[in-house]
This record gives sequence, C-alpha cells and structure tokens, in this order.
Amino acid sequence: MNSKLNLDKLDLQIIEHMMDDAEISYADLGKKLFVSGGTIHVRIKKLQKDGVVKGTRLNPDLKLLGYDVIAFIGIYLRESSLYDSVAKELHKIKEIVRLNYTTGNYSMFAEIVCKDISELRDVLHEKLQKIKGIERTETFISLEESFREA
Amino acid sequence: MNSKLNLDKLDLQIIEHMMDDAEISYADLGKKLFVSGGTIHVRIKKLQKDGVVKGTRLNPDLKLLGYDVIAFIGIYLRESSLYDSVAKELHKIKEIVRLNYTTGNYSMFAEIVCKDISELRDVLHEKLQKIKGIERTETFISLEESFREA
DNA sequence: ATTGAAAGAGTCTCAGT
DNA sequence: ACTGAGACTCTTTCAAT
Repeated sequence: MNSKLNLDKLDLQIIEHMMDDAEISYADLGKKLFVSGGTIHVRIKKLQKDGVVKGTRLNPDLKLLGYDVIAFIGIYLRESSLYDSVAKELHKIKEIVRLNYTTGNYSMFAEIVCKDISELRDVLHEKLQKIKGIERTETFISLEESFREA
Repeated sequence: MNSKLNLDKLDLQIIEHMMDDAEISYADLGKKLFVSGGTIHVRIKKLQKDGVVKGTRLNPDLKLLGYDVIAFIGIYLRESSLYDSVAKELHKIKEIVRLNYTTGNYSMFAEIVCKDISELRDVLHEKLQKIKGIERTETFISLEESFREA
C-alpha cells in the first residue's frame, strides 16, 4: 500500500538507491536496474511531480565541521495545548534541527546540534528554559552515533 | 574553530546552501556567491577530499511512500558493555534508521520508521525484545513532525 | 586561489516501437 | 511504457592571471 500513489518496483528501487547516493548518473543507475537512462529520467521526473522526491541534500560530516555535540531533548509542557506556540519558539532556535510531537512520557521531542557542550548548555539555559509553557526538559547527549540512514 | 580544517566563509556558504538543495548547478551557485562556477567546483572537490562532504542524498517524502510511523526508542541495556553487540543486532533491523549511544536515562537511543503501527509493534515485539542484552525499552511515537532540518 | 573557455559527461526531449 | 539518439546543459580540466 503506497497511499494513493502507484509506485512500482522500479520507482522504489530508484528511491532506495538514491537515498544513499543521489550522485549516480541516470545511465549508470539504469544499468544497475536493467532499464535505459531515459526511463530512469522519466521516472524521477514523475516522482518529483508527485512530490515523493523532494530534492537532494548534501550529506556533510558534522563532526569535521566542528559540530561535535548531538543531543536529544524530551520536553514536558505545562499543557499540551501549548504545543503550537512552543513549536514556533523552538523553530527560532537555529541549533534545534528537528521537532516531533510524541506519545509517551514527553510532550515533544527535539534534536539539537551544537559546536560544543558549552554551547549546548547555553541553548538549554538561555533559550529553551525561558520559553513559556515548557515545564521541564530531559537531555540525552549522544556520545557516539553508531549508524544513521535517515 | 573548524577542527583542523581551514574552511573559509565561501566553503561554509556552499555547504549551507547545498544542505538544503544539492541540485543547483555550480554556475548558478557561483552567481549567488559572487564567484565563478569553476571556483565552486574546486571548493567542492576539496571538501569531498577532506571528507567534509560525504555525498548527496535523495530527500523522499516518507509519508507519501506509506511510511507513516516514526518513533523514537529509549533502550536500557543490562550492562553497558553490551553496547557493541546490541548495536550490531539493531543495525540488522532495516526499520531502525538511526542509533546513538547517549548519556542520561537510556543507554542507547534509536529511531525507527515503519509503514504502520502494526509493523512497529511487530518490530518491537518480534525483533527488538529478542535481542540479548536489552533489558527494557520505551517508545515514543511521533504524531507529527513539526520541522526537520537535519 | 580564481577565472574563462574548451573538452568531456550527463540530462533532457522526442520520434519510433 | 521503454528505447536510443540528438540537442542541450553541466561538470571537469587547464592555461593564464
């Protein structure tokens, strides 16, 4: 079941391959999948038009860039109705790269990327704790990223 | 401080831009940044050689693909020395797309992407709970992804 | 280091199947 | 729908600065 989209095996193979490496040429990808480069091209155009493919992104090594600290933050809200306004405030903090509204202990779940621990502490103290509606946070600092595929 | 790398403003501008959109041509990116396409090319080659740029990835709309369920899993280990062997087992589960070794409550922190809730439950029950060394898990299902930049 | 131009490679279009 | 080939655009190299 692919929602309302009719994606066949070839579409999915193209997506799967290019999720890892979007630099491969259509001709080469065609060879791997036993179709012509032209067909790959047509399929990718269709996937873009349908919105399944939203573009390609550079995959940088954040550690080498000096962004050593990844942390996850579980956030407790005073009331869950505050979600939208808090989300808006969190979006303004550039170190926060991701935010999900979740079931379970926490009301929301954020990911933050900082240059170092002192910057992390600054963001938590100076910016995050001052947002109205946030009751409490729990921080999980990543000591090592074992793997990442998405 | 950019580790041992000497990245100047232009390098960082290129990375910043291409993190959002890796499809732009060198000529066009050069125009935006007021240098020639050739210079963009040279810089990107250097960034690749240095390992700062690890390639490009397709950015698919997982929801449209029928992968509606994102969840985060906090994992308690029986002993933290089991990290490596458990990480290896978790890597074999294709639904688990990310794994971090963290400070705080949990020993490790995983992200999982599934087609639906029943698949999520299957993975948790049939695969995850059977891994030796995992004592307990806590799951946070994402009801909404507010934003994502990394 | 950056530029601009030429050579090489890839994308895109389309007529034919 | 898929193919293959031609037109077009982009990447890559390089001599000059």
